[in-house]
Amino acid sequence: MDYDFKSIESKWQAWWAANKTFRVVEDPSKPKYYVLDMFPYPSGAGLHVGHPLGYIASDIFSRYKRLKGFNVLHPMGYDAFGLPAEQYAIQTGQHPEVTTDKNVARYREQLDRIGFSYDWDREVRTCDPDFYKWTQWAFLQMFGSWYDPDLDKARPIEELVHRFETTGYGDVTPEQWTKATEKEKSDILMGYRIAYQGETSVNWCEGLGTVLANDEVKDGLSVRGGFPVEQKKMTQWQLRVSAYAGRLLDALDSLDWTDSLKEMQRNWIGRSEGTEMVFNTVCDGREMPVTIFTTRADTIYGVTFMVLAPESDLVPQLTAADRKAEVEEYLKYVKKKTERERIAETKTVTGVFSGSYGFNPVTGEKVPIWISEYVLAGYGTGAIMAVPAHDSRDYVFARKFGLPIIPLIEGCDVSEESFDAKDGVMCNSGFLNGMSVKQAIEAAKDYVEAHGLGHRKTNYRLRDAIFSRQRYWGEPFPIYYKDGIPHPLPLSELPLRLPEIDSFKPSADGEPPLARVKDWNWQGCPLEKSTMPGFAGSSAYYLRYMDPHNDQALVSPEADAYWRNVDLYIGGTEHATGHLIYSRFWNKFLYDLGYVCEDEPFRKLINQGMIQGRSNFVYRVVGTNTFVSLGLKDRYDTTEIHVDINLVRNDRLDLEAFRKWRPDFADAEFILEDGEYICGWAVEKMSKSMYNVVNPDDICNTYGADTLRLYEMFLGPLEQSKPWDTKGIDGVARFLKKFWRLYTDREGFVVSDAKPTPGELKVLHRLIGKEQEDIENFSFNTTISAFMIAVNELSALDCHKREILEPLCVLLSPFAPHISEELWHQLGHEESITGASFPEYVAAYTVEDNVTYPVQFNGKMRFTVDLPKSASPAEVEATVRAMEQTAKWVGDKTIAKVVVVPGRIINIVVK
RNA sequence: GCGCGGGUGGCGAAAUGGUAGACGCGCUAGUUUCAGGAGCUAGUGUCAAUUGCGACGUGUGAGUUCGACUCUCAUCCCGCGCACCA
Repeated sequence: MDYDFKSIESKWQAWWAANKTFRVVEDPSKPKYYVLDMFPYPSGAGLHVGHPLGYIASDIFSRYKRLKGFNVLHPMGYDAFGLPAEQYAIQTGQHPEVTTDKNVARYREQLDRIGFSYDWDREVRTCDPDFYKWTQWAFLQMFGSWYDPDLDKARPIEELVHRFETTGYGDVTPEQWTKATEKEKSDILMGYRIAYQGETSVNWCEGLGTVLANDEVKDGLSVRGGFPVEQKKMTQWQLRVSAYAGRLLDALDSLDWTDSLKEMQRNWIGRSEGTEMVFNTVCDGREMPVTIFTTRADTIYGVTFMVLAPESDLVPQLTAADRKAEVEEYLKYVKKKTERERIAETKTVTGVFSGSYGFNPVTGEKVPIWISEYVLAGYGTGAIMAVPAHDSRDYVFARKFGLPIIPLIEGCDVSEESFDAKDGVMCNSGFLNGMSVKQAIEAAKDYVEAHGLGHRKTNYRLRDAIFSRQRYWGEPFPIYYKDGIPHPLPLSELPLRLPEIDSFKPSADGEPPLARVKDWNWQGCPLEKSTMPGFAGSSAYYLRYMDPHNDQALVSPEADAYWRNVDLYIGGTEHATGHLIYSRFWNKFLYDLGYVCEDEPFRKLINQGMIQGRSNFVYRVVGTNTFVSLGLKDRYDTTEIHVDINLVRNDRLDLEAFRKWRPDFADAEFILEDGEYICGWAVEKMSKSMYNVVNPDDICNTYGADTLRLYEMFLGPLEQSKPWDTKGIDGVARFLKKFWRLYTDREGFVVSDAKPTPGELKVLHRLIGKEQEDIENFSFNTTISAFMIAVNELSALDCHKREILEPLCVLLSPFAPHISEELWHQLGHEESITGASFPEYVAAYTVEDNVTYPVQFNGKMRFTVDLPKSASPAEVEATVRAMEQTAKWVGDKTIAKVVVVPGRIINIVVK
């Protein structure tokens, strides 16, 4: 009986759906396990074979955990708000919802074909009002909260108001607070809210007509669309992510994530511990204090000038009258440059003298104040003390403008470049002389604090997240304006639905699309016109899966207490500094307010590698329609042309199909080698334009979903990037056929009730041990190898015994669920194999080939010998005598371990 | 520049400090038979040998060790991330 994967797979997929096999409910009698995939953005292109890689891995693990007796939550949904659907809408006028629904349907179809064990009853879509109600709800919670630095957590804003009223807080006294107008109060509170509105320098993308978050910009271009991005000051909604920087950083240590990913987040958060110091300055006779930030307080004696960021508020105040013209010209020059140009021209040094001076707080020395774009307004205080001898940027600047350079470390050479390293002994540095740099850093900090010149300060690179987008296809803000003051909508008004609209373009005067909606009001008050960014909906979706139909809460306390957080999260690295930071922030915020019981959302995280495409090329002889095979192409002058990989098998071109592929190739001629046309190849990104996209549907049609699943895992370690190469797939297809033949012959099923031999049991039990160990380590490729060995051995033993084959079927089921389910039912089971238990070891058959005997030797030395389990006492004795010979050879060192492979001594371990 | 990964056959890759290359692809030879891009058996790191051996082999150079793909240091190469962050 042949292995007919097509009918088997469609049969069981339908059966699983009809029986809701993978539905899961809270069950206190079982331990929970939450396995999550990063939900996809349903793009128009559909899935290619790279997308399901992580989904297959997580599905294998979910199914394995179920067999191990866990109650597994394994849901799936769609990140459905976003730019591509909206760009498509602008071009075609088709509503993004229509596009999205169509794409979702296609994704679902493709996912179903691969046989995933998702509980589809828990599906979420971020663009569904029942879902985004809770995105809006969370935003209102953030609007109604502030970050209390004393408790180091978010608290209701009313507590802050209470402090203003009673004791005062920050710069605000109770008198000032009571006298303040509504508008003034609102402005004060905006300075504290977790979700707040404020003017900031934003990444403005003219091409998309919206602002973008830092992680949506790369090299000065938008990640989506590749349009130039410039800096612009605008009033925007923001999330005070920076308040959580310290906690986000510190908690990384407790997470089971890869080092590289943690490191990326550390980089992004960017803690630097330094000192804030006050320099007195004078400008046209007026004095004012200026605070700077430095991590190298020890270099205070080497300060020869100061620098302000061009965007700094201090610039106008510190520009001397006679320098005004030059400074303004410089500011104009800086403003004109886009972010992209600034990055591109990192080598050129620009700047202008402000005409004012600062006084070194330690030495009292007078130094000039310059303005230069190499100092950033957004970091620290936007002003620095420059120590050209020990900072490369200051050095380059000093050289260019002829400023003095004072070396502070004995023996360092600063004639060619600065000495940035933090080692050596201090000199020219007053009270720091003779100390090592590391001592001096601490001593200088102490000195500064003791003399009231400043204080220690930790700075973070992490900025607040800009939360408004001038777009249509996103969550509307539940905010209305009354007398220009933003107010939260009452919770009973949620969800605030996205209104219908006639055109998706931004309006002519640059207003967001929602400005076109005539009655975008609430009780006569105008509603906020921008919408939330893509990461809003994806920041807490994992919580919603726990309780997806609850209309009273994001997640009920009971469901949250049961499922807690994600035990295993699988997804790509591309979200390291976006989604994975925002989600952690969002979760910590909800944790602070007591809505969730875990501080961190994702306990273990695995990054699956990218699957790259493998492109094929043909070589056209220049000026002809003749194509030359790879091995002969050097004899001709050729151009390389991408050829559709569907016309190529094992790098051999199907000539007829190629002629039919495109009209201009219809009369193509070929120069063959050994009668075949060999194509060239390269590993590239999988994309339509390179004709190298492999569709999982095609693989399912040709080989079946089980083969696809096995092959994607067999390709190599999960976390590594690797090219898709269909060549090896025949191997796993053969394996499944062989597996099938263990249960069947030509006529039908041949499973017998005969007792298995010890040899057969050993094969099974070795596999049980190996599979268990490998799956826990996410080493799926080696599990499959072990499976191939086991099946080969059982085939050789001609073993068709139920006691072996039934557990074997269970062992394969996480990897190849369809064939396992079929055989499971053929073996006489009524229920799904999903409900089976992972087979237990039988100790008698788990013993390795070799066993270790401790042996007393010469009364002094102790060593162990590995011998076959079956070795007789006489054989052990013989081995010991062999040891004695070896021991003489080794000399008088202590032998710790001798490894004996059956029949042969191979090595001696000595301590 | 800083940080994090990684370099093993023709290819994808395995190897608690202990027989390097498991498993799969590809290739070679033999074989069987059915209708198929099929099955089965053997071989497949290099050199030497072909009668049994043997020597060399995990980017390069050193070190620790009885013993190193594995640990340490240096160096080269590849991938990824961050980058005027004071």
